[in-house]
Amino acid sequence: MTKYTNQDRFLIAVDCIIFGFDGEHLKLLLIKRGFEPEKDKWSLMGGFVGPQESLDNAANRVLTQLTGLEGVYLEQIQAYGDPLRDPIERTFSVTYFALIDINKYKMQITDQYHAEWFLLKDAPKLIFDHGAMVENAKKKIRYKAALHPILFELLPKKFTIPQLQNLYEDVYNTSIDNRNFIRKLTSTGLLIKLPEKDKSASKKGAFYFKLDKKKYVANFQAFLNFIPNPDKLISG
Amino acid sequence: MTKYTNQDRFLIAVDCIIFGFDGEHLKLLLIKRGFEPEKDKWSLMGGFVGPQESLDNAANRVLTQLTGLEGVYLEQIQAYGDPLRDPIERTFSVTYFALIDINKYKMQITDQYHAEWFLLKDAPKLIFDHGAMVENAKKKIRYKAALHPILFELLPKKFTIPQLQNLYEDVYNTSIDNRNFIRKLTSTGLLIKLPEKDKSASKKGAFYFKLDKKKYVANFQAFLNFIPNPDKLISG
DNA sequence: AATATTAAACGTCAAACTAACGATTAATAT
DNA sequence: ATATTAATCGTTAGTTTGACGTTTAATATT
Repeated sequence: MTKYTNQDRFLIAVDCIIFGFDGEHLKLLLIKRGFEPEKDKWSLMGGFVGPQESLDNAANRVLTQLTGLEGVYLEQIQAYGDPLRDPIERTFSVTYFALIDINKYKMQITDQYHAEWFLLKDAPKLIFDHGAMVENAKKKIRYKAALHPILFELLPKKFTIPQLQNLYEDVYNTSIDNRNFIRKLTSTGLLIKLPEKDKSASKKGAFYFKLDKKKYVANFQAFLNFIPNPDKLISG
Repeated sequence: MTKYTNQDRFLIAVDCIIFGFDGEHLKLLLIKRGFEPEKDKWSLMGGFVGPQESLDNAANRVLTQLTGLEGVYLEQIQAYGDPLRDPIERTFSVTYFALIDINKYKMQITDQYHAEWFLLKDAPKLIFDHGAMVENAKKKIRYKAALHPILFELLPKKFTIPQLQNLYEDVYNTSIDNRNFIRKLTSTGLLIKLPEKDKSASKKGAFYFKLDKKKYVANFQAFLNFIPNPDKLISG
């Protein structure tokens, strides 16, 4: 009794939908695929799962390979298993989304992967079912961020209110009343105001804030409602 | 170029967390595993994914095998891939939850699988990581049902308000004020009152209702809030 | 020195929603 | 006649929502 008999075995990959924010727009990190089929076409960063790796391990490895970053926020989205999704050989893929601060991404432009940041709307056509994976990831991040404070993962440790509001506005492609936004934010108690200001983006400068880690963890699972009328915005 | 070289291939299974409701309690359908390892231990119903099957196909097949039902509500939850989760051979598993009306489950007691309904709290210890899978499925169903009207899938076509309220109370292990519940329900416009009554559960009898299918579909993705203070109840 | 620009700190207000609870009527098995 | 469950009407205080008004602060630009 060492193996299951008469069963087929398949390749298993992970693919990462890597979201980044630069203070203004939400972006997507894509690579030019390095091998056949579809060599040099735009693709999600992915990789086959190795024999000793868990799915989470594989996703983290793939992400670190591309970005040099560790400890990034990573969450499993969904498994894809259409028999024909990869024309060469049947391959299952488990998708993850990653949230990173673009300014942390300083990968050497040795650039084994020819990675590039794209605005969500300007993203090129992707190989296989990667386009559908990205659409799904966008829905997921919107859904989750309407209820949980995950978007902070896209910001540096110190961030300003205008940055945060830009982020929410970009994710939901909407405009938010600044006074209501601040009121809702402060009511969460999640933010700690710092004495310093960011003067790069405006004349007056905007105060930096940081997350109250304890409250962040405590409130993470709570149902919040950061976004007015998310039901009108979300369609998946 | 017919295959990817130098990569390992693995078994892939689907496992179904089958929830059922009998008008009083939410239950879980488990089977006695029919083969080694862990033969005759309680387990989720699952099966290996075949070479021509998508994941959804495989989950539907497995569900039909066990229950004889087709067209059941089935939703992918998550992929599990710990290298040691199956001691015989590395096997990935993609979990699905199914929602069915227990009274529809009339599988012949030929009972190839020795299936049995368990109250959620009375469920036995399960093989491998199936216990964790069930816990996760419980969180998922609570989360989803707080925002989307999925629990109707657990009821017969004709159901009564008391049945529906029992269901919500059982899923969230809470008690709900009947007057507020009805008000919230009717405000969704999802229910159509039928002239008949169910007299099996009470002396007065309770009117049957059916779903307004069109409104059901239209409202399915909306963020609702069926449950007071779900943030106090949900912890995953 | 005046101006333009952005940040942010107050506030107002009507409408909607929430949760908790009161009272009453209806149907029927016992 | 009584007990039980279903269902329909409330009420009410408190909170949340979204829309919008006003004012002050800081500073780079002119």
